[in-house]
Amino acid sequence: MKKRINRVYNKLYRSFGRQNWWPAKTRFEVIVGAMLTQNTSWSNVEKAIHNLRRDKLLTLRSLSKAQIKDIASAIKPSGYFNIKAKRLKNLLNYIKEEYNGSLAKMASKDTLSLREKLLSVNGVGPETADSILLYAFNKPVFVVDAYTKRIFSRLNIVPANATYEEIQKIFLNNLDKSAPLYNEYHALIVKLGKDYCHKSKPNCNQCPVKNEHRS
DNA sequence: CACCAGGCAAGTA
DNA sequence: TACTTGCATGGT
Repeated sequence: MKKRINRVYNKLYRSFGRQNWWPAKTRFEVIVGAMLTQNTSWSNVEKAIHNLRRDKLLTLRSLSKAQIKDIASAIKPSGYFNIKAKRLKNLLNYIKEEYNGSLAKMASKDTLSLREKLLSVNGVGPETADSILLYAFNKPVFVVDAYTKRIFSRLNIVPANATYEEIQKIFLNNLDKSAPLYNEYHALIVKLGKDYCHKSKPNCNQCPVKNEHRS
């Protein structure tokens, strides 16, 4: 198991190279992007981020002061704009209440308690919380997404019915505890998923890890 | 035209 | 506990 998980990583890295995630300039932009990319293509998130920057809303202070309707209007291209505007507000309110609006203060807290509190915010689920922890705060947590589940269950490395936490544990237990490694691995999985492991291509015949398939 | 995208919460049985 | 549904735009 440990060998296979590391072998898949090496194959992906050799095929695709460094992905240089997260594609954002500041810690705050990572957090906003993590919320906006929920069930949404990154190209649409980029349009929304562009609008936020245009409207001078791409800072913690300005977005905290903004009205929901103005946020919703700016992030329209990312889809689900009404609910995402509320979710962003929920998270910003939480950061204000809990850390006095300081991301530096937030970054100094320990990973587990941060994760637990992020999950208590309405609109922040496990993948969004872990993406924020890993890509905004450089904490060593492994991010699991739909591609991870699809690809690694096809490889018979995780059970098809495994929960988020179960899948995450498999990666944490079989890789060195390293934020840069988790950063790169998740990014490579998304690259593989986008290019080859679409829902309608269940066999993934051209993909760089096809010879890892069992059965 | 159909299907999908770096989810999550709320509702139902 | 285990499904199902709403949320919504833009690319292929």
